Amino acid sequence: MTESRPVRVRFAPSPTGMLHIGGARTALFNWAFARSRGGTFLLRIEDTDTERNSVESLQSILDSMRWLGLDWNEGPEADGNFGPYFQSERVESYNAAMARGLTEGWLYRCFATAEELEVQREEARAAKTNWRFDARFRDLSQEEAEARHAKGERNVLRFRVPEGEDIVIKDHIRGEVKFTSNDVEDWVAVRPNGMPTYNFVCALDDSAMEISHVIRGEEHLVNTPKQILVYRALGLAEPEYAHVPLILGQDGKKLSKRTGDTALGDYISKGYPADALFNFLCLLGFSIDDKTDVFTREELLAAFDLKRISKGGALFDTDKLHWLCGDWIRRMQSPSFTAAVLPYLIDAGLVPEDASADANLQLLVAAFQERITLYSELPAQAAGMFGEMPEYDGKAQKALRADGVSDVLEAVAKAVDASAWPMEDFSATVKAVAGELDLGMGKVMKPVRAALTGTLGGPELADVVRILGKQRSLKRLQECLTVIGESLEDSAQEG
RNA sequence: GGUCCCAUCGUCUAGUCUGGCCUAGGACACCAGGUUUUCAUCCUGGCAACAGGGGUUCGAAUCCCCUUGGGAUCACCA
Repeated sequence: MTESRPVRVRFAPSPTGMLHIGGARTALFNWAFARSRGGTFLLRIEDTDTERNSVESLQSILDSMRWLGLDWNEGPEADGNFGPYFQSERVESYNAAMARGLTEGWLYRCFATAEELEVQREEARAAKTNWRFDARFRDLSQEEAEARHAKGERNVLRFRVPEGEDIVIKDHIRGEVKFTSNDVEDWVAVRPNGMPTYNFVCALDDSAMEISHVIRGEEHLVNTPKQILVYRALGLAEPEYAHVPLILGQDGKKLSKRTGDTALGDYISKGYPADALFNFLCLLGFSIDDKTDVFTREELLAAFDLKRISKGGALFDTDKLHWLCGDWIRRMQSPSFTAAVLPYLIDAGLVPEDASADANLQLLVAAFQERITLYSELPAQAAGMFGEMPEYDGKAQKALRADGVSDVLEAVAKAVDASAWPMEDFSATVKAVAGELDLGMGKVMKPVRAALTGTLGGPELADVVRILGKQRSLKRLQECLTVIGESLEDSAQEG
């Protein structure tokens, strides 16, 4: 485990869907390892399953990687001397290995169909006996096999797994993991259509691309022996391994769509801050020390070490994620927060398409910065600050029905009207009013807030008034008085 | 079921390799106070864990074994 090869790691997604949260974290650990060790991070696209590939998937994966800030040195839309980086474009090299395997005998043709093997598996399962691959064609002579192949008989290439060989994986996270080749079946290395399968090409490509460390999800641990056998058959140097623990859903099982959003894209579109998600992903299975849980990419790189990745799976805890999001948002510089949130305001139709962040909008947005967790929450929370009049919610209506509200609103409106603009000290003004009416601050602030914003929560009223401006503030107070007056008449008539 | 992995507060984790400094630390969540014109923030405090059993040792969360529990995987997907 102490080779001095240059560090080259890869993330190898298959373009069959959006980037999964677990995949994103694997990519992140690879990236962090490369960046912290002055190594190379490359992206390889595993598109050997022609049935399920799609260009949309590929694009969304690349977008998600970039959103998270995981830049790659080699791969699609990048340079690199070890390409092509799409497996579908590397078939010549695979063909060469196949030919060699056939010649050397570690690959052989198998004419059993997937269907009939499946029947055997079912039978074994029903009989509760352990399924063991029946290597029927293992000893067919090469001549006969080639003859049947030449006649066009459908066949796959299987890997001839040697018997009684110890296979020890030296894993940076788990230590030594021991297998015996007797537990490995003669797996399919090449499909009938000539396209090789994952375990075969993975080893071939990792070797060809001079990958020094294979950092991937723990679910791959059990098929690592197959890949090691390929290295041994070809006399290639093995990479070092690090199998990272799984991310678990609330049910304690591998995170899946059943237990929540699993695609990074979902979090992007829901307005999660990228830095927070990055931070959170790190926290799932990695720690810097005993007390640091909020950190930047730079801080991560300074501390990153495969040894600090834990072994057990980690539950995806949305509470903590949301806390992190809020924390990151609170730490943001006001201008970048405004920039991040502007698209959501535009989307909600609260500001015009071509809106730029003028001083007033800056002010407004800043007033809500410490109150939201996701960028996408701003429109709903700040809606009352836009337009001429707010909508009064239930609590606000109740507050406005209290005794003496009219006097309060009237007095405050008068004070606001009389004051210079921008108001030096709104609080002082209200205090004066409260003194005049012989009321506590709360008694005054509450109805004023209700009248001004339509809700009982939100930013400081001094900010609200400043953001609304003199005219709008006055209008809201006065129209609110009218509304109250009408409803009083109503209830008088009723009574 | 076979093979493999894992096991500290409800959750994420520090501590485990290199036994003693651990009457087990931090964070989220939760609860109780406080600051504040509201909400949010912020501050203070509280609740809460070494899965069980055997060893080894002067001494074990830390080392060994067993049990139990959880997970991954068992495709002509990756």
